[in-house]
Amino acid sequence: MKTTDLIPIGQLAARTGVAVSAIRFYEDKGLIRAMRNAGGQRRFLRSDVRRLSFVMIAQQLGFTVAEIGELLSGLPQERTPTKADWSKISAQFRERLDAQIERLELMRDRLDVCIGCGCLSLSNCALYNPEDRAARLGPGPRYLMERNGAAKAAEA
Amino acid sequence: MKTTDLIPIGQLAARTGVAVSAIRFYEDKGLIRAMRNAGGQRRFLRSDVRRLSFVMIAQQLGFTVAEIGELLSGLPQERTPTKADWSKISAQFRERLDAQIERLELMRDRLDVCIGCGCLSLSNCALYNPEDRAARLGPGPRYLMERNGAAKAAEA
DNA sequence: TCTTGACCTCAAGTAAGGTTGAGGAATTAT
DNA sequence: ATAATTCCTCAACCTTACTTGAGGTCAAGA
Repeated sequence: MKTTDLIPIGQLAARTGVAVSAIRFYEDKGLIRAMRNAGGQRRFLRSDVRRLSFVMIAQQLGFTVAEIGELLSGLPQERTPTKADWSKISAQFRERLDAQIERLELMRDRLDVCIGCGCLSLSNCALYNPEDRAARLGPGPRYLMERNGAAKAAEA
Repeated sequence: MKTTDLIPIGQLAARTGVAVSAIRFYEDKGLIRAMRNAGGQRRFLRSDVRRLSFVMIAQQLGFTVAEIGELLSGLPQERTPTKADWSKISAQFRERLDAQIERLELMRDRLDVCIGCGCLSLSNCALYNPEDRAARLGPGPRYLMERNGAAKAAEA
């Protein structure tokens, strides 16, 4: 292996555990950029390993691909990011994490109140709060829930 | 409004804030069952309001529709569930919640170690742990990540 | 009775996040 | 030099969780 600073996509995939198809997908979405060699093949910087790692970590924290793109836009475009640069934008991980933990703890408190009685009533049980619906944890079309302002909840 | 025990789908939708189309979808997935009247229209039990509420709460906690189906199978099929029945199966909410909080707190600890140095290296940073990849918070094809045993991570 | 409005089925569309495959070109190893 | 990899593009497909629309029926009020 030469000490060229440019690595092909397969190398990047091997070094990050991210599938080649996923890397191309991320490139398409603007999360990562590639040079091309004479033959038209992608060549990445070694520092893109860190960049991709950032993407994977951010995903685990629940950021969408679009959001990750915004996070990454906080990096300097010209020079290769330093550790300090990464440290800086990673701080937003901490915020997301804290917010999520807070939300879950709130739900836990509500659960403790509601679960004992088995009510699960929309009016009695604060768990089913329409305002929380946009903040769902699982997969699914959350964007739709934000738009349709349904939830004219009555009593059970 | 009569005190008939059977309500049409629109009523159920109004009482839960769940869209009519979603209720039909849930029926198709086996989360809820409906009788039919002479004209072939769905008629639900009043207790299905609670059932649907359960579904919505479970979704907020990150359960998938399939998982919710399993949770609901813990209810008695014959008689209408009592509050005690609901209380019982809702206990699994608490477990999910505790597990999620624990996972996030673990990540927070790791972040505190890793973020300061800006390393974000796959080998150095415990944040990017392949074993955690199945437990992602955001949307996306998690099922695929469980199957492909990639992640032969090297160093940055 | 007649006219809304609510309901029915079934097929197709939508969003996110990728994967898979076809058909072909570029690299690398022997 | 040739075979085996790797890489390329582009289109189509997949899952979850629903929504939307077409074309038609049912029910309830005036």
